[in-house]
Amino acid sequence: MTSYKSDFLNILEARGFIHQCSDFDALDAKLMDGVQSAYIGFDATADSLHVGSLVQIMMLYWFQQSGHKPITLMGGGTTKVGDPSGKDASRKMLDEVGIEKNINGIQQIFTKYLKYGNGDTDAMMVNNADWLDQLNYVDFLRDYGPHFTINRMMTFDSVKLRLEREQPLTFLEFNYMILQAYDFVELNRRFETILQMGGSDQWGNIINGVELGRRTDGAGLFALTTPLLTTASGAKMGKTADGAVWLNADKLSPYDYWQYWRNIEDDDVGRFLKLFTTLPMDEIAKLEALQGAEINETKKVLAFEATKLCHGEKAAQEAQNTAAKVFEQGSVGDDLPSITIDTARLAGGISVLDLFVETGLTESKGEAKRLIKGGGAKLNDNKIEDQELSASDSDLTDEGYIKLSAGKKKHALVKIA
RNA sequence: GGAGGGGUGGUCGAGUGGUUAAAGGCAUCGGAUUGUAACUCCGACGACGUUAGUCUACGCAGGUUCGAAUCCUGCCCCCUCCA
Repeated sequence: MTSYKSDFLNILEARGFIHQCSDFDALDAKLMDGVQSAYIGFDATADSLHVGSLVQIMMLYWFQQSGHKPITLMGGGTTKVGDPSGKDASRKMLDEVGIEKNINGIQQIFTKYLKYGNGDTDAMMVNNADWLDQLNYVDFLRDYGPHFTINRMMTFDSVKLRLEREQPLTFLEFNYMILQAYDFVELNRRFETILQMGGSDQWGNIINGVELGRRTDGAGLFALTTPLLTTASGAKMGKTADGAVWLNADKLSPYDYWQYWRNIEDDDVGRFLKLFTTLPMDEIAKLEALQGAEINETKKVLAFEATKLCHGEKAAQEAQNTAAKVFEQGSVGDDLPSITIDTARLAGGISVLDLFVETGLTESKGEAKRLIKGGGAKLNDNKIEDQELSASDSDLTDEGYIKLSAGKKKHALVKIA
């Protein structure tokens, strides 16, 4: 295994973060030469980030832990343009208000992983709208246009894919990569940022910035990318029953977040422990050695550690406690989703179908019916055979709730007020 | 501006007047198995509704017809080639 002088690269290498780097040796040397700043850009296309971005966040985390200064760049300006990506369809355009709202949501996440402030190695939050919004089109073209050739841009995958599939690629999107390159140069000028990191799909964009910096300012910039993360069975990471695995607690509860990691495929556990927890490598090695059903213990550690980073130790502990009660003791825990209904209403009897919809366990009554027909619906752990069934106060347990289950993993509580 | 092709359910993609809520694949959900895993197998997969039935759905708006996603008219959007 390659060995570097800098802690940062050694950690990243050992934990499996590295895919490509523009110049390992030079970057390594630079990192040994005092505090450096590196950045990752984030689009403001949603009001939260999901686990797909977690690898990047963890890289910034380690960067800071290694004694450097991470910068989170919000794409307030570039989001107005839209990354061509590999997709056929253009991204939908967001207005300023929407972008602003999204940025606020995303910033909350970073503060969980990074320490912001004014110190040398404190993280900084920057928005590229600060400089992109003021660009003068003609000046910009004159100053930076000559450094980009269409010939070269056509060779980038993001562009090539579109053209090969004969899908439209607008000039607007085409400009995205130029703006992203300019971001790097601007950050270097403002904060002496020398490194941009990102997913492997960003390689081309990042390199553009490196080259632009060299041509315009003679700056020594670096690119570092992470491998594209998929699950062991090849699926894209970050999907759960209800969609994306969000990092904001109000979009995905800590309990569900914990469950996501708990249910990861066996073959992913070791890799994910290295990427998404901060446990020391020797400890991870021990956990990885477990086989068969023992892997469950490893998964619990992964779930706990990952949740702790994102939502705090207390929330992680609660999620773990609830999970232990629900799955190991067949009981219930505080973290289960719950609804509260009126005592009088319950006394009159409530259709279980309505309860399933109201607890969010199913989307519609029809779905609840199908669930019952399929044998997956349970009330207080007893299979519901009849879709006409009504729940009443006689169904309340001694503890004063009714437990509804959709399948073996999803549960909710109905409490009375 | 001209010629041609196309817009179908979460997605891909059949379907060119009725038996089509719309084949099939994928995704998703439930069940069996299991370790809250993977694999495999089975089932479900528009909404509402007392299993009747009603409503909504094949780009949008009209029309023809007993009956249309399928035919006609107008409009919108996309693609290809030409100017």
